[in-house]
Amino acid sequence: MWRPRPAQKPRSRAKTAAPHWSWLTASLRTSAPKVGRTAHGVGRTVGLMAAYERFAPLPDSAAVRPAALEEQLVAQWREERVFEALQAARKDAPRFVFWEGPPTANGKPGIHHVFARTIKDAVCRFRTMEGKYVVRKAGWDTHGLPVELGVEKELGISGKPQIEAYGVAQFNARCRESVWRYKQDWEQLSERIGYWLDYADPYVTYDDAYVESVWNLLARFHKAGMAYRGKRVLPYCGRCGTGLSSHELGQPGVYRDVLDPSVHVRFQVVGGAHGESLLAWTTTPWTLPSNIALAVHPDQPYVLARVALPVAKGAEKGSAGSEVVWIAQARAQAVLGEHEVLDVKPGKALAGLRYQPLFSADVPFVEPGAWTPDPQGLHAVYTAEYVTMEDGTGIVHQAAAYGVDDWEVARKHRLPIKQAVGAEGRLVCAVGGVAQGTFFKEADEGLTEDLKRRGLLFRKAKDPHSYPHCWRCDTPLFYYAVPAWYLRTSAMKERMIELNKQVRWIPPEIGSGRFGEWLENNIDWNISRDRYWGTPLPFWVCDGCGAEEAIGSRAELEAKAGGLSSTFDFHKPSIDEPHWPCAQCGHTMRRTKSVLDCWFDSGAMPYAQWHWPFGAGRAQAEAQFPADFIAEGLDQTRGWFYTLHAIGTFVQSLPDANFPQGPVYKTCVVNGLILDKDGVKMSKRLGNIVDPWAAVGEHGADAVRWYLLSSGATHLPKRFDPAGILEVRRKFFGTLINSWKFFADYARLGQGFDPARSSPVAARPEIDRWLVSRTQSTIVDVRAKLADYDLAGACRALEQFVVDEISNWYIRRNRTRFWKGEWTADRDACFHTLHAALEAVALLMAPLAPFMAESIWLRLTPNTGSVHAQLLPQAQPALIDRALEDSMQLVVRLVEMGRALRERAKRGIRQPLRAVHVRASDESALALLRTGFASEQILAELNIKAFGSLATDDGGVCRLKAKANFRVLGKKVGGLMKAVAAAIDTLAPESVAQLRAGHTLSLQVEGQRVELAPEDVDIKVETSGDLDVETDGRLVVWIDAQLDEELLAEGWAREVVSRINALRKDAGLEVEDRIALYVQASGERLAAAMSKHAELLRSETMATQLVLGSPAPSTFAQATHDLGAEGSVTLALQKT
RNA sequence: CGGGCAGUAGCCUAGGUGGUUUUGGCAGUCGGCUUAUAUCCGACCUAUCGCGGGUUCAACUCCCGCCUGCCCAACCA
Repeated sequence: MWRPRPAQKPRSRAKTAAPHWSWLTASLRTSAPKVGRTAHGVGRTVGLMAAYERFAPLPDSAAVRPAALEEQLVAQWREERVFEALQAARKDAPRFVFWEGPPTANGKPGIHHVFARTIKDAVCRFRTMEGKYVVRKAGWDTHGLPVELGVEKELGISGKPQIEAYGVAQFNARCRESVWRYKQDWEQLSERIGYWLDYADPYVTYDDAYVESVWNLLARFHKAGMAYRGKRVLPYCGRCGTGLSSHELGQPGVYRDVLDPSVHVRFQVVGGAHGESLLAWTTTPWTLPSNIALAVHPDQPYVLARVALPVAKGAEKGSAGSEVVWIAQARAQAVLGEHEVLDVKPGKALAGLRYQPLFSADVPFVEPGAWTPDPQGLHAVYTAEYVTMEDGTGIVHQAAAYGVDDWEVARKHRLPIKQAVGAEGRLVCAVGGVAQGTFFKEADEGLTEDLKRRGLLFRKAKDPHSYPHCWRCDTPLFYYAVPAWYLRTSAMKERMIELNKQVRWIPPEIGSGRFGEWLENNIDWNISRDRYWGTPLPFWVCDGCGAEEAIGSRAELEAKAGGLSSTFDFHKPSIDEPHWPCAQCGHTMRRTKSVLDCWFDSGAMPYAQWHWPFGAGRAQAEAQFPADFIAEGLDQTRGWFYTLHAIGTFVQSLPDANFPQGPVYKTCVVNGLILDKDGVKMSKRLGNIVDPWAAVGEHGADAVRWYLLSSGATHLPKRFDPAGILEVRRKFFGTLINSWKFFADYARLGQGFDPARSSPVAARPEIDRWLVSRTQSTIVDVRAKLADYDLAGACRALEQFVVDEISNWYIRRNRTRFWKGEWTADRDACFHTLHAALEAVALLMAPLAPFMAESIWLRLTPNTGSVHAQLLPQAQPALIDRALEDSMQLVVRLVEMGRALRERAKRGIRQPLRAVHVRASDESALALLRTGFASEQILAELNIKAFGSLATDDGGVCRLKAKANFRVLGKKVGGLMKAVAAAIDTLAPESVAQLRAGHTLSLQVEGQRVELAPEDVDIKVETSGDLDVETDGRLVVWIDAQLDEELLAEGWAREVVSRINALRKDAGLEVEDRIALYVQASGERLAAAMSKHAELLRSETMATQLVLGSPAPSTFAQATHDLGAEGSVTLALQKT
């Protein structure tokens, strides 16, 4: 078995050319099988992986056009089959289970897919680098309406009748083909962004094996009594004989303004004291024969009103008498006009009131399926939250067969369903004098007339309103309860809620909020779709007695049907052929025509991707269950996340399935939408779609990945701004590339740096031990953040380490150590230190920015193979020195203050100054500053000769000032807070000093005594007087900016050194080149300064000869520099 | 009718058991460092923290209502 390699120790390197797998096996120390060596023809050529030279420079394109470098690595990884080999090597390691959510390949991948894939890749790479085996099986979602619509469009046909005419077999063949349209795009983009996935062996939801697994699941649902036939209310076209999807309803021109009847109807209350009726309003009188109930809002007030009956023209008002009606208070004025209120009650008080049905006709009932109807509930008042007061009467007529909300009310109260209008949109029985067979729209008038005749019509009008029409044939649509198959998920609601609590949602609010709420309101899952291209439902129903059989495998079907044709496949129309006699009644068992909701397909992937429970698939699925980690976009909450959860919850209850109890996925990372840079949703119409290829081509995949991961919170909508990617490139990658360049250039110099030479950490200078410590701390930090799925945090920690600590502090502070003088132990030490830091960076960033990490790794430690096959370093706690890290933080803070002071004193950093003074309020800071290390760093960095003073702050320089600590004091003094704060504001510095020394203080505030403890106040220092000080509240710093001849001379010398080195560079000299140097100063004082600091000029510029005061030969590179009032200096140099 | 999330400077962004002048960045201006043409540092610039109420000594933070945007679910008398 492999085991972690010891971190931070030089790896042994094979001096001889390594066999081409050694790069993988060496680092893993595993008995890796010889995967691919023969079968895949790997290694016919020696991989480029082995061809890198140690400390080789990165190509210039790395910064300018990162795509070039990345594309080369993509090719190398592919050619050397790095991913496959890695997977093979990890085969026996403990698993980290990841499930890939299947995309549809009939659309192009967008930038949001890059985001989700980056998250998935980063986590999988990280776990792999922890030594786990992460199966990364690709998958394709291939069924569904969008596929069908695409093909319809392509064929120039539309609607089910036309599909039937075209031929279902051919139609489905086209669908099967069309889902691969963008397969290449997906695979290539995934590879390009470094998303490692096994595309050789993907799961495909239309595959026979996949479908068979899905069947098996459905048959188990059925067997458990969890699948049933019911009704589903959806917009329906009577002429096309089909329901419309919400998508189709969204087509332009579907909703059209039409003039419809608008009728108010009286429902006569049974046993009402005033002979009162309930007043309801509808724009669809044809639904009235199917009325089953009335709905009122539970909390709105309703009035019992007396209103005059309408009179004939010319007759006196009220002469026809009056009537009494119930109506919502909010609607009474608008509907009734003048009226007298007899009673007011909230809606819920009306619940249970019974009324006379409007029509006596025998309207047929239909079986709702989901519940057993209770006839007692018919023709009564119920409450429903959805009732509004915006129009109508606040009393809503309920025809459950023709309205979704109505259906819900009926379901809740187990009401029977009446259905007067059938599937063709025609009356199925004569009612109210209207003939059977009348088209529903044409029944309105007759029905209204009938009601009027019988005195049940209160008012009739025509109202223009928006009504949906079939987008194909223009027929008015109606909502209609169509037969549908359901899964009884509501029966598993409690279990699903319980299991959901064990899922680690990132962010957590998705789990408790959006997903949790959804589960709380769980209703049965409608799984049938009356379409063609989908997994056919494996349910056979007897056309005689209605007996049902669910088929769970191909073999079972074959047995039932007595053989299958040779061209049989698991799709329509072939699947609709097998039939057999019903065991109960002898009639024929025929398959339900519907296909499956394709969300079930994707939710079944944990099982179906392995062909569970058939053959070897059973064990494979069990080994990959449950998922440790999944990640998709927020839009999957009610999609994939739900279907996985629902199916998984059911599957766990199966006695013969060996799936552990618990959540189906343990961690679910949810990413938000990606918007354009102005926060507008990307859409083709607006043309603001970001082409992932363009972004990756311009900035490189690493920069895009890093940008997506590190900017903002993962789950929030993210604005995709190319300027942000550019910034990532410049700041992080640019700095890293430069750090590498710095290291590599000097490491190759002269005899060169050899990591194999030992350099005990304890013997290195403090600044080295500081970086070593920071390296170890960063390992701890980044590993913890990655393990915690805090990818953004990991990015930020690495950014800080690379940019602030490695580049702008360690390298900058130690620049000269890397090139000056001979190779000494000290020089070795700084190389070792930087080497280890870069090594850690390469490893830690590998999951996040796989290309840059690889590029550096292969040059840093050649012959150890891909960075992605390494194990992450283990931090060595012994090398972490907290005190040293704290001390350095203090140094940095002081340096920053010092620089600010220099700035204000107009003293450039090259001008040495005499002294810096520090007052510290706390002793620990003072102690840290007194260490030689800290003061040495500060003085060197600030170019100041000495500490003028370094002492406890006694308030002598700055005024001590106390401010109330509201948080603490507020609890103590409450209402006196304001006065106490004011009193503290005016405290004398001596009193503040008392407090700081730890003494308490007694105050008189508004006649009350208040004891002040040190923790009740924040003590700050206020600058005062003419001394320019800098303070952060704890430290007070000022500098002595006075110059004398000596300091000036050194300042000029340093200025000149800088100019000489700039000239060296301009002249194209290499850093290791030695020079002959001429320096000629224009004035007396300058010349004196130059000769005084001749040694400085020589050593800092690698000059072997220095001539002062004479003109240089004309072959020398020359430059003259003005040093202000003092004159100018002419420089000349030449390589020796 | 619903469920969820969010509204903080010209722009983006952080903040939480309420505590006074809240964070970081971008853009802009000026200056500094660098034998690493990447960065970095300093100064300036800048918010009645969506609106209205309430609770409190104290509200960006908690409560109520509203407005706006987005996502999901819907599309109904």
